[in-house]
Amino acid sequence: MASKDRILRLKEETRCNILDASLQIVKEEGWQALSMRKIADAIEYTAPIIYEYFSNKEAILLELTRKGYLILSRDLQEAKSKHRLPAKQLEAMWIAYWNFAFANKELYQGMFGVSTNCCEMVNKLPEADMPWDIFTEVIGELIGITDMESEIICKKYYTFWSVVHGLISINLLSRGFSDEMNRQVLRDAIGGIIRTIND
Amino acid sequence: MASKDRILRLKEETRCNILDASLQIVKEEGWQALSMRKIADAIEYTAPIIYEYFSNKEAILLELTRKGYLILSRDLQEAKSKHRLPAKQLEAMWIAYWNFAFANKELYQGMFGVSTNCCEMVNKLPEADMPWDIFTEVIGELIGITDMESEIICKKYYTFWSVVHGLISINLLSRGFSDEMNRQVLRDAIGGIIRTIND
DNA sequence: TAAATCATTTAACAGTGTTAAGCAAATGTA
DNA sequence: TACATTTGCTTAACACTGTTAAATGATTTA
Repeated sequence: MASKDRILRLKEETRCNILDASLQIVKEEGWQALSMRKIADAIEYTAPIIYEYFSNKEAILLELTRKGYLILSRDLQEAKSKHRLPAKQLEAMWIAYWNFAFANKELYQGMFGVSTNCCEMVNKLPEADMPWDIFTEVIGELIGITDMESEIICKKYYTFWSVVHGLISINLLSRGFSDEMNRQVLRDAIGGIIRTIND
Repeated sequence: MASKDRILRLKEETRCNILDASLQIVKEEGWQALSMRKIADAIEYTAPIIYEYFSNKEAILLELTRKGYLILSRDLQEAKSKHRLPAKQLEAMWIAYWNFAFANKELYQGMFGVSTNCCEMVNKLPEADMPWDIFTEVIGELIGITDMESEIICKKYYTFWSVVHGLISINLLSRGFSDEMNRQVLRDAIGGIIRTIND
C-alpha cells in the first residue's frame, strides 16, 4: 500500500527504458529495424508488455519524435540566448539546427520524414538517369563558368536545389500555405539567389 | 517457334503491368500499402510470379523511381527548351520541377525519401511542442514586424527554413560534400537571404 | 504418343504488429 | 493461516509481410 508510488516510479522507468531502447536500436540499425520484439529483447521482456505502456508502435515513434522536437527547441533557445542582435541570433539558430540534425541523424529523419529506404535506392541508381546535369549546365552558363568541377557552381547549385527541395518537402508533408503563395515564395527565393549569384 | 517474340512481348507487357499496378497502388494508398500480394491481385496473378520479372520488391521500387527520374528529366529538358536566356531557363526548370513534384506526389516522395509515415505523425503532434515559433519570433524582429500573421514574415520564414531543411535532407541522404563546405554553403545561403530581407 | 519444358499455383518459412488466453506470484480479505 | 483476487508477465494465436521450394497442370518438343 505504501509502495504505490514506488511501483508508479518503476512503471515510469520501464516506459523510459522502452523509449531509450527504441532510440538506440534506431540509431544503430535504422528505423526499418525497429520491431516490437526487438525492443522487448532490449528491455528483457516479451513484446506484449510494451502495449501496457504504449497503445501502438506508432505511439512509440510519435513519442520519440516529440522528444526530438523538445531537444531541438532547447538547442535553438540556447543558441538564441548567446546573442543579442536578431541577425546573429538567427545565424546561431540555424547552425544549432544544422548541428542537431547531424548529431541526431536518425531522429531528424524520423522527425522530418527523410526515409532511409529510398536513400539507399537512389544511391543504387545510375548517375546517368539523374537530371542533375541539366541543372549544373544551366547554372554554369548563368554565372559564366563551364567547368563543372568548379566549387562555385557546386555551391550555387546546391543552394538552389536546397531551396526548391526544402520547399517541396515541407509542402508535400504538411502543405502549409496555398499553392499560389508557395509559387510566389519559390519565385522570390529563386530571384533572391539569382541576384546573389553575381556578387 | 515463330511465336518466340510474341511471348517476349507478352512478358514485357506483364512486366509493365506490374510497374503500372504498383504505381497505381502507391498513388491510391501510399507506399506503405504496396505489397507483393496486392500487386499480384491487381495483375490477376499470384505473388511468386512477380519474382520472375523482378528479383525483389526493392527492385520494383527502384524501377519506379528510375522511371520517375526519367520523366522528371524529360520535363526539365522541355522546360529548358522553351527559353534562351539561362536565367529564364533556370526559372522555368525549377517551376517544372515543382510541378512534377506536386503532380506526382507519391513518386516524388519515393524518389527523394520523403516518407508518409512520419508526415502523419508530425501532424499528430501538438503545435506547442514544435520549435517553429522561435524562428518566426526572431525573423519577425529581424525585419521589424511583430505581427506573426503577416504574409511577409511567413514567406521569409518559409524560405529560410526551406534552405536549411533542403540542405540537410540532401546531405543526410547522400552527403554530397565535405562538412566544411556544407557549412559554408549554409552560411552563404543565410547571408544571401538576410540581404534580400531588407529589399 | 511419350518426354520435357514451361507457366502458374499452393504450401511453407521467418518475420512483422497486435490481441486473447493462460499462468504464477503477490496481494487483499476472512 | 486459508482462500479469493488482482497483478505481472508469458505463451499462443491471428492476420499480415517478403520470399522460396515444391507441386501441378498445360504446352511444346521429339
